[in-house]
Amino acid sequence: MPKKIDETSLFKAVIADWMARGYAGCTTRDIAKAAGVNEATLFRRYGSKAGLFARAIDHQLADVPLATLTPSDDLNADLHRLAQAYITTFKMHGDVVFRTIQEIPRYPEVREAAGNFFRNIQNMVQIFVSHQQQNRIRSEPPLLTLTAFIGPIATYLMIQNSGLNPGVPEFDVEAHIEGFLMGRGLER
Amino acid sequence: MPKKIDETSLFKAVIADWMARGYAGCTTRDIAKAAGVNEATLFRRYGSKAGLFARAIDHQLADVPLATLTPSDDLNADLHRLAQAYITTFKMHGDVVFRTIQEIPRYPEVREAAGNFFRNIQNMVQIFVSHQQQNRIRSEPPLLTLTAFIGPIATYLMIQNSGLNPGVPEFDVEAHIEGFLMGRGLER
DNA sequence: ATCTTATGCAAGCAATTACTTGCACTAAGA
DNA sequence: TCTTAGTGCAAGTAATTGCTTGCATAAGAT
Repeated sequence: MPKKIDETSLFKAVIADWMARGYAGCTTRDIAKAAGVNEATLFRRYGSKAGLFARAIDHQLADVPLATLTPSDDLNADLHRLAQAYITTFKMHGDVVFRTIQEIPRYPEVREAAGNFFRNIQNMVQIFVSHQQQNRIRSEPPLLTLTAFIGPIATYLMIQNSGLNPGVPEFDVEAHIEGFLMGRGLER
Repeated sequence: MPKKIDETSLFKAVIADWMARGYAGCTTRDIAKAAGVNEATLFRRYGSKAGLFARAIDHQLADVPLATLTPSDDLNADLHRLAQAYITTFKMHGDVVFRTIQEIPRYPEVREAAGNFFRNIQNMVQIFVSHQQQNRIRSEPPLLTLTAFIGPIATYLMIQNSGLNPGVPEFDVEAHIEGFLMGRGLER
């Protein structure tokens, strides 16, 4: 299959291996094999392992569901969309967000690839800022609101995905949003 | 310094390196150097890298603040203690919880070391179960409640710890607990 | 048809890594 | 005091890993 490799499936293999083993844990050999591309080609095209990862991360995180979110006037609908977008992203790429947070600071060579990642985060923050301004949710540092909403989803999916706890049910978006808006306390 | 190495500082070095680079990313050389112990000694005592990690994880997670929590009749006090215990644990060892969730399933050799880890999780779950039974918080699968409470803390600390976002303020325990109990919505 | 360019293939290189071994030494226990 | 178990040190091994190179080949552009 000469004259142009399938970059999409290559990048997919990169992300998959990255999620499975971490940056240091995965090898260019394995990635090449999984993608059906010769290892030498990887270095000719991307120069280095870091270069390959930079391109792959940047490319794969560009058209993730999280990237297309925009705030509307309907808080409930926005929360649903946001939750679903995160869940879908997680199903596509695993815990990319957390891996990025953990590893990007430690591998500066890959850091430049975080552009789309930051855009996604900023995208999510913007939604909460918008609803704060319209007095639909409590006013507080938006990062706090974001983590309050995304943190539970991310944590739940990671535990579910780890396989350590068998028979974990699907994440209940409805219940989460209600808890997020109305709280979990029963006394007043 | 012969006749017995300082196991405590050795295990501390193991955890620190693990957090910094992941299991595959950190080397026995670096750990030995950081702990002031000869590398050969590590293999004579623990047999392998995995053996060393198993012992280190099991030992270090035993007397973490999370391990001593017990439910009381005061929901608010329990939530404060839980949050503080998680934050303290994070300050001591970084995101051990997440690293464990991510990596333990992939390295079965280390899996046996997760004993104390599970005990800690179970400990946290028990607190919510207790308050659910006394009708102080909404009744739902306790894992959902746990992630709803811990998820935001963990996520916030990880982002703060990543250094990607400069000037992130301290985590506001008070605000988090209020949001957890009363919700963040302003409409009814 | 021809020239160029990207690829596959095979072999290999230098560095790293988990792990080993033999030896000298030092402290603790008898 | 003398034995002994645990350690440091230095050197080394086999395997892995990021990365390179020379060569043949198969498309795309002209």
